[in-house]
Amino acid sequence: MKKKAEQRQISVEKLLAVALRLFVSRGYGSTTLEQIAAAARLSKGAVYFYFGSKESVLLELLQRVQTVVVDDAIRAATAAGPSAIDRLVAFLHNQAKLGISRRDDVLLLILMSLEFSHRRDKVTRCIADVYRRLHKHVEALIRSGQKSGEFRTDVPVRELAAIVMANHDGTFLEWYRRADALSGPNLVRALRSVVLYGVARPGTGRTEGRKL
Amino acid sequence: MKKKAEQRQISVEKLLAVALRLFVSRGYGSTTLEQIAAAARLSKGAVYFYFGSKESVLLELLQRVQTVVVDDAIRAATAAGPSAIDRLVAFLHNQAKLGISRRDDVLLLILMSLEFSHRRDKVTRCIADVYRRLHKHVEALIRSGQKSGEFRTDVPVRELAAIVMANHDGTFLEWYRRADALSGPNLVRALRSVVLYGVARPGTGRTEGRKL
Amino acid sequence: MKKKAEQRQISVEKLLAVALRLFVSRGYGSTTLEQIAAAARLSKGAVYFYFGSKESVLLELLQRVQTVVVDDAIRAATAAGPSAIDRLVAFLHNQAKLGISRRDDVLLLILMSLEFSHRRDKVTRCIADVYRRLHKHVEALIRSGQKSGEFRTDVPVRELAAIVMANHDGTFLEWYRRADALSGPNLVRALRSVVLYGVARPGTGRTEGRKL
Amino acid sequence: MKKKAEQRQISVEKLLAVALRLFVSRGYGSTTLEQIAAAARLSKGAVYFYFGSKESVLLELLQRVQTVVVDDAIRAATAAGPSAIDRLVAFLHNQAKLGISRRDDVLLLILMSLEFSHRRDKVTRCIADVYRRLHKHVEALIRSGQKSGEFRTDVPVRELAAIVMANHDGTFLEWYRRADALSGPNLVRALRSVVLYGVARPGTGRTEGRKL
DNA sequence: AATGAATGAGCATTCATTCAT
DNA sequence: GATGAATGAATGCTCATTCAT
Repeated sequence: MKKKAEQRQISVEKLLAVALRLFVSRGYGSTTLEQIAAAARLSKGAVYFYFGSKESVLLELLQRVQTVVVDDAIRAATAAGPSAIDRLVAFLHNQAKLGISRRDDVLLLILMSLEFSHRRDKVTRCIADVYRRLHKHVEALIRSGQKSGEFRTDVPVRELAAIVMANHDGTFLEWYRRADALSGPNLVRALRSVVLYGVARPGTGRTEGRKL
Repeated sequence: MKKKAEQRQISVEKLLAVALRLFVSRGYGSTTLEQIAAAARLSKGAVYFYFGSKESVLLELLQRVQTVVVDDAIRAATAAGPSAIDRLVAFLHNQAKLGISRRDDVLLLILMSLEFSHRRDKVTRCIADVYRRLHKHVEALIRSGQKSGEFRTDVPVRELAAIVMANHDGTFLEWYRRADALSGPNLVRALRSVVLYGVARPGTGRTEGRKL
Repeated sequence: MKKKAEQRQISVEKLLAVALRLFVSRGYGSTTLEQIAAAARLSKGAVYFYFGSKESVLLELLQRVQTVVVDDAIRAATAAGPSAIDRLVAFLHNQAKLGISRRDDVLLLILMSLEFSHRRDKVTRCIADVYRRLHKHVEALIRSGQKSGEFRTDVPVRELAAIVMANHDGTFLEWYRRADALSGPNLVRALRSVVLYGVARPGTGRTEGRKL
Repeated sequence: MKKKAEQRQISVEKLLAVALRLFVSRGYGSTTLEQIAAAARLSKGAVYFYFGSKESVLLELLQRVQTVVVDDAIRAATAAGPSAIDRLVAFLHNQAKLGISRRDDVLLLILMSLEFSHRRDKVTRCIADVYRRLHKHVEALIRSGQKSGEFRTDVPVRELAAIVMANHDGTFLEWYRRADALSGPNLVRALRSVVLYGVARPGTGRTEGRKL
């Protein structure tokens, strides 16, 4: 016998799953509530019953991205040990893992940050929070690497961090647009090499010999 | 005395200019013809008189991006001389210049490639053509650098090129989302450093001493 | 307590009824969805909820015309007995009855066949089917009357049948345009006389004495 | 050297010719001024220069139909001699001739009478005038035939005339919709037979021996 | 004499949202 | 708990018409 709470749980999860898939593949604005409801084998009314609005569905998804994706990434990087290079490698490694296990969650964040960039509402605030945390963390990581002499110091922290994030988002988008033409493992390897050698202090040899 | 040809020119350019601005700032789907017409101080009918459809406005803009942005980028890189590093630097330099003089054109390309990724029509074909050309060119550039020993060979061409393009697109998007928090010149410098040292053959010293 | 199924039935029937009236009195192209919705005391959205498009409303109406009008006409004529004259009389009689009880249904068919004659789509195919069946039946009827010696043989079946159909459609259109100037019963009597004496074999006296 | 008046004449005739063709093949409402202008290799403005409005183009066409088609028909019938049967035959004969030489003119009249039936304006008044004259003439013809004993008297004049007109319009519409499936000469023969034997006084033998 | 530019009212259609049941 | 019915505002697009040149 199914309890009501169970049914609720099942329906909500199903709705979030299909909404995630649709938002990522078609964009938020081009996805209709009808499509979400139909894909979850429910009625439009059910979506309103559970979420109250289309925007709330997106917000709930973004909340989960926040917890699962960002928290994890920061935790993984922090746990990786004292060397900034190690922590950067761990960060990149974790992102690569997410690219496989939670591809759509990460893409949702990136795509919505672009689709909603011109607005000023709950959604943008939520996204901005996530990015703020990510940037803050990456900046801290880089600053520490610069202090320890591992990372280059000829460019300011903020912009160097921005480029690291650009690599992150840009690579996900390449993967999003051209998955059929690219090898996942090779793409990850290329990303790691470029970022690592790109931010490392030139000529110190500290990156050499590292298995990428 | 205004000639008709002049008037046409003025109206068309005005419409394209405001459409570019609106498509980039709000997205294609979220921009209404009403907004385009109003911003150009014309009526919706005028847009149809000149373009026939909303899509055609976008297509015309993408055509121009193709000519101005891609052709120029490739020409600049090709002209830069035999060294692959020089050509890569020229490519990055040219993109940076475009980021200032034609920011919206480049962003249009990137943003539309994402907004239209799930469709299969004239727009996507046009965008795919542009990206195909860019990728082809960057891949050729990298392959030549690998042959000459300037670039790393531990990652395959295709994925290395993809990362270069990811840096390109990703940096533009960072600039798009966080222009207020970043210094343009520093961002360009960071991008150049990371990409250059990232793709260069490690430990050869060829990148050292280069003014970035 | 109104059930949903009831409500649906009521709204659909109301919409079809007003659409029929409007399509016949103003033509399909000159009838707006707004008018249909307003006449049914519903919103435009409701029409789309039930039918999905303006064309579908027309198609549904034509389907019903097919079933009710054509099937009935053929059945009535077939049931009328072995004599071709009797069957023709029955056919005309049935059409006259329809002209009163289902005036708009029959007119819809005729008017749409004209308004859509230049297109090639679902609507025209539906209409063509109806007319094909009617012509086929009338031709068979006439051929049988020619074989039995009841009908004239100095003109080919196909064109004789076409004239019978022309009388049918033409009389309905006269009735449509000049109802106020004509007496329905007299018009029916005139139609029957002309068609009957017109197709009968001249000089055989078979039509004489028949009560018209 | 082309005079201005000549040029005007040529353009006007060209416009009327293409408008007639388009109005008949697509209907008035579905024909755009753009199509008319394009088909005449002129601009929309030219149509306004010559006619002032879309409706005026139709009105001009209907005026010509009036003169050429109706006047001729009545003249031909009147000229045919004292016998009502002779005059009816002449009328039918003339209509058949028009069906070949002025098919579109006659169809324009019929189709517009249907497309505009729900309005009350210049166009409908013009069409009503034409039909009034035609009906009046046919009624007079039939009344005279009834007086002379040539035509049946068991149905009132008005409705008998209506059926004659129904044959006229209905046959033109059959020809309009199914020209490919019908033989013109046979259709005319069938029409003449049916109408003649249909309106003739039964059993008098007056129609026998007449070459149809 | 004729055209191209521009308008504005109108139309079919879409879609997030509401609500009675 | 969940649905079907219904809404209304918005949107891309059409087209007769006007007007300066």
